[in-house]
Amino acid sequence: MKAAAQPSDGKGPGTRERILETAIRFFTRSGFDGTSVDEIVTHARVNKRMVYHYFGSKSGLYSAALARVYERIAHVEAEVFSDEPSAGVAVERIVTAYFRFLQGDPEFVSLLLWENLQGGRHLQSLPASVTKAPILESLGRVIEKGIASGEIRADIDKRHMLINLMGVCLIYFSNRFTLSRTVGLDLGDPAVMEEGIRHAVGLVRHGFLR
Amino acid sequence: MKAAAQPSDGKGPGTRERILETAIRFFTRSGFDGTSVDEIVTHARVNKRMVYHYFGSKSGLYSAALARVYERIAHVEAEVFSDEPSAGVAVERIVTAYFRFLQGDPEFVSLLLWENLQGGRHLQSLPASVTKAPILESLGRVIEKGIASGEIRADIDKRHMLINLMGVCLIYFSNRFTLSRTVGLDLGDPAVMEEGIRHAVGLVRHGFLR
Amino acid sequence: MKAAAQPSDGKGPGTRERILETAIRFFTRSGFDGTSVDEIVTHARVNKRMVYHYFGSKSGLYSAALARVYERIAHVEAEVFSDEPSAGVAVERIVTAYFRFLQGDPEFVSLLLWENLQGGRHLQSLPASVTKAPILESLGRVIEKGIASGEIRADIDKRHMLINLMGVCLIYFSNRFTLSRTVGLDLGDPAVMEEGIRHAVGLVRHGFLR
Amino acid sequence: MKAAAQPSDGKGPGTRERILETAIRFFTRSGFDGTSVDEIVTHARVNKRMVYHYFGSKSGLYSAALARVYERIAHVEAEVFSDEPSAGVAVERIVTAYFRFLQGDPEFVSLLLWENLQGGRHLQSLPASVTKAPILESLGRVIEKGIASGEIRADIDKRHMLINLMGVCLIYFSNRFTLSRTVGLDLGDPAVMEEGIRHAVGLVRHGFLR
DNA sequence: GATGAATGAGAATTCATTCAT
DNA sequence: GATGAATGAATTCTCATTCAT
Repeated sequence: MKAAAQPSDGKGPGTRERILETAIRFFTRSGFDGTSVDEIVTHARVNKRMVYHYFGSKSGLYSAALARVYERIAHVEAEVFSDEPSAGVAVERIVTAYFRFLQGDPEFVSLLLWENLQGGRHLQSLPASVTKAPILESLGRVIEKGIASGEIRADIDKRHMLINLMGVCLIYFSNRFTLSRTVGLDLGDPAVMEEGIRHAVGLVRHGFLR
Repeated sequence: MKAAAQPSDGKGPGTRERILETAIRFFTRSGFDGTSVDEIVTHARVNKRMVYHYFGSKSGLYSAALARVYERIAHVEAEVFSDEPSAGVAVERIVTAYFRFLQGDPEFVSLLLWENLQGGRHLQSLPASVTKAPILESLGRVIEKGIASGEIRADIDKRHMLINLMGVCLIYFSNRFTLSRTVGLDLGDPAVMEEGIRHAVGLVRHGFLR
Repeated sequence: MKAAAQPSDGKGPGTRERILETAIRFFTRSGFDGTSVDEIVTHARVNKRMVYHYFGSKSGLYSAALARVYERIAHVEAEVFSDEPSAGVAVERIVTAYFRFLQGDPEFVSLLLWENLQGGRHLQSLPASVTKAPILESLGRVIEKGIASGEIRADIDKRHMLINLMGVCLIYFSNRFTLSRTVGLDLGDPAVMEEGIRHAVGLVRHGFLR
Repeated sequence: MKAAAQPSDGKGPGTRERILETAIRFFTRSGFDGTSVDEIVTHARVNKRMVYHYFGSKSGLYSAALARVYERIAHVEAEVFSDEPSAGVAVERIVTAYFRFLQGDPEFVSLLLWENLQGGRHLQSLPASVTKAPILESLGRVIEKGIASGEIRADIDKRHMLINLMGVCLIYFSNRFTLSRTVGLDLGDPAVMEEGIRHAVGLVRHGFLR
């Protein structure tokens, strides 16, 4: 049970949890190099030594943070296909769900981007089960059925399709500041974002379905 | 003319240029916080004081680096619409050009992503002329004509369309490491990338055109 | 009896003994300041608290280590004069025995040297019985008889003689690395060491005997 | 000339020199691991960064300290054979000179011992010219002549002889605290030390000469 | 335009030791 | 006898920036 390590005696989250939550907050804001361990432990109100006790190193802590945010999208993806939707419904639903998720979880967006910019060095310590998309398999089944029924284009690969779906959503967040200037729209404005969803849904609906 | 600052006296790039090129290399690799001024001046073989002489601060240097890589995509975009292509040709051509450009210029990809993650703080010192996409206007004309001729869907907004186009391309680079694990494909593999282009082109052709 | 502290229940050395042996190993290698308690407990596979339970402090542990290695030379010295040798035999035998002992017990050499370099601060907690050389008394008798019989020089003091004997041996170990460079011989080479024994024996035989 | 690096403008020793002198003092007292860079810079009244500027690392500083004390014994050895003494004079003179030198320069004694205990790791960065004993060659000539004249024993090797000479002296300093207890003499007492010299001189005179 | 020396604050990590259980 | 969590101070080393020349 290991209950001793995180004593749930009503005093709020344990030391380990407090470190992890604070780390996610700061890594999101400033990235790995821009965040100091001191900053984390000060705001988490724990002793610095505990970071090394529980996570081994600052890198270990970042890996743990990554793993934690990966859990969140896994939850979202698990719910998208709770029923067995038709291809048309599924495609639209995925885009909408991704948009809403990314919008509501800047930590996921940033932590993964920082990680990619650093060459994916912390990913290695994560098991495949954490980074795998649970949705990939069910999307595969939707595509197969859709192709069989003629509802979906025949030359669709589930992996690239998933990348496409994520791509049309993610860019609104990953490149929010540069794109706002490039196209002359404030991508931080909710109204603009709603229009973005509409536009993206239009693209994928026409783009993948017949 | 700035001739004095970059004396082309046959001795290779001048001090200012050497600093800038080296900075781009290191900022790309390690970001703003992960790169030290020492590192840059050592590899550029210049005196540290020169960074402050030419760029004022480390931040100023990052802004200059950003401006420099922005020039590169401007060149690409300028060429995409050298003639007056039909909507179908244009859409396909943009995606292909973006893909090729991002593939060949990791510095552009990374510098912009780091910048977005940091909240776009260095963008402010760049003039709009640098960050504006020259392609936006010509794309607007293509869309107008396409809608008029029925070749293109009527509810298309040029700005969101440009974001969509960029989105389906960029994600292959911005999230290369995480997505490789998520979908089980090595996005660094050129063959995979070619398939990605094909897939993206398929999406936008069907998605935007009738 | 201390039987409780070292339960010989067939499960190998007890906690106290494991700590002590590991500590000797690490103190030998890296000295007092260069060795961390963490290092010791990790390699001894015991809980850190046990160090304080059994030895009070890191210093107490060092004192215990020192006492333990002192036991070893006491054993050797006890055997050198098991019979009643003549002065000539005795002198030669001591040098040889010291050489062999120092060669075979680097822990003795190092722990004592570290201690001297630190000003002998841990010696204070050791009883005189531990640090006294049992050989001194018997060497005194050999000298007395030798002087009486004219076999040994008359102006010999047993204490300085013992220091001289130890000195010609110890330096091969205490200054092995620096001397190897200084005289251009690898003092770690067994053949060089044998020549060293021969040379030292020659010196003391001619130096102390008539 | 590099005068700029150590401006001798009458303000006392330069930064580099002050660091080095202070480092020797503290390394002598507490060894490499027992001395902190902070301690050194505080007492040298210099900025910590300067240690890394001038010496690269704490290890580099230790190497520099070693090199510096090696210079001192080189000076002593150079003077021992200023004339061309007979074997008898030479042997006695070396022992006396070593004793006096070691007595007057605890920094040499300790720095070399610490270094040997650490496995000679800093020696590697020192050129042979620093660690070589200038006396070895002249001692060799003395031995050759002495053997030829029958003044000295025939089976003497200059390298082991030098080690023997150093050995009978050094131990009074290297093992001062432990030996004081072992033989029951205070080796820190000048009178005891004088008796030690007398005794050692007696040993080597009879031991090497006929 | 260019240089090497210098700075104080802050970086990640480890220290010996003690706590409650 | 034994444990894992916790601590505050100290560890080596690096940071961006400025100084005098």
